[in-house]
Amino acid sequence: MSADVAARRGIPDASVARLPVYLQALTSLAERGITNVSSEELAAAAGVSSAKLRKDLSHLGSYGVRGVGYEVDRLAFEISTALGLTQDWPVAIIGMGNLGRALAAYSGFATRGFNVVAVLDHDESIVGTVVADHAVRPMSDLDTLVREDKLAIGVIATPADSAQDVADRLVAAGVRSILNFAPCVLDVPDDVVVRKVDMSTELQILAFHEQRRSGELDLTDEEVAL
Amino acid sequence: MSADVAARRGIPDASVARLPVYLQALTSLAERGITNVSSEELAAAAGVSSAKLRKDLSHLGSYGVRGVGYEVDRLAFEISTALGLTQDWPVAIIGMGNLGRALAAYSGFATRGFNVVAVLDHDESIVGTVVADHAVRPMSDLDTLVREDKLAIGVIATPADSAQDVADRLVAAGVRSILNFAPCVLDVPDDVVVRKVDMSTELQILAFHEQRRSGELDLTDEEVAL
DNA sequence: TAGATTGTTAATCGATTAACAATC
DNA sequence: TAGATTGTTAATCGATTAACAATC
Repeated sequence: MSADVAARRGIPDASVARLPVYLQALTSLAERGITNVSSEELAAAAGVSSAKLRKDLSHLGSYGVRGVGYEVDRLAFEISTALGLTQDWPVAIIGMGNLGRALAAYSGFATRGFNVVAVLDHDESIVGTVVADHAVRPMSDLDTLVREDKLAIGVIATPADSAQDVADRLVAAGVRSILNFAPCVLDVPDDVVVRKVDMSTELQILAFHEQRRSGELDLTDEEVAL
Repeated sequence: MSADVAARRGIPDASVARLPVYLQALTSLAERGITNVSSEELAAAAGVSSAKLRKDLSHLGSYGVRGVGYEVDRLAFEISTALGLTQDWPVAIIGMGNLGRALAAYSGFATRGFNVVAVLDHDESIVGTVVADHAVRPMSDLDTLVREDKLAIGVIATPADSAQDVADRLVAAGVRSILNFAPCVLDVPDDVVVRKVDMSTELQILAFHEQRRSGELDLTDEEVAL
């Protein structure tokens, strides 16, 4: 089986989720003028073990040289290709509250191969105002965006109680990839991929660890004995 | 072993990461006036299987009634307790760019047991200006915040190239929990917990699936045969 | 060649799932 | 009691790790 086919069918989810981190590390190395790197060094920069890194990369193909390591640019290119970043992906941001406006102004999209083609809001009093060089468009423009701009990814930055409605409209318009910033679970068809970014969830996970930290200081004897 | 001890030592990471989602679903049910729920119903609302839900909850203790289900308020309280959300956690946000200002204005912190005690920036021309009712403070205030406000969690909202420096200062001041919004890997001591929120990473994972989707449409015969 | 490091194998570990005994 | 649903067990599945043969 060619590497291309391997990439297309079975890269494990856990590996796919780490590829962007490797790409980040490689970009950072390239900026510092480093042209070659070993799995040990790259793994350290990415915060994983070298065995895990090599295993992950083995799913893409064989782009290293035994006894030498990896060429930074080459590996970055191969990971970009595997992730589908050789093309630009048209993105729309829905919900122009604080978060939506911050996302619209975020320069990190463009530099990573994502192109914000539109920002939208269902509030008529916001539609038409300008946010980060984009005139805010009405929700009814979604069909047009999918048809004319090949909109592929919808970013939901609305409050939780409108997120499901927005997701339904995105799906109806033909969008199959959704990034959800609203703190709620979305119900979508099987062929739609949803990724969730939720700072409350992350903070709560940190709280768990903080609390466990203080809890460990006063274990009873009985508990320690276990 | 008592449930309390079980909770304190061994809840699997994967389970901990899902508890906030269950809490979200329970809160939503409670708002709709629902007082009792089965594992099947709650699992559906949280987007997981009922077996997984029951397994996760079993790590906290036994708070359901066989043949009946769970009391919504009770279960929400038990999960909150397990996560350490019965107390308020003091949080500081560092970096007052677009994202930092959006986070500072985000109301979701307070409603979920997190208290933004300060916002900071290293840029002297920003220090002293007011963001979401907080006067922006200098980085040198970190020690004071840890001592006087019991600051426990630092949120990094700076560009990638200053994130490591900010992390070092947080750690030096005694902060052991960090939420990193900068697109980079942080190097911290073993006892410091870092969670990362990275929209670029999430978009890249979506891009992978989008690309695979279109790739599947034109598999060659040889590839299909595999 | 000698030294270094990849790519892969096999073993281990942890998470998920299905099934059902316990029990309300 | 009969029906329903939890909490737990055991089997399966997938991910991680260590070790090393392949090879530059």
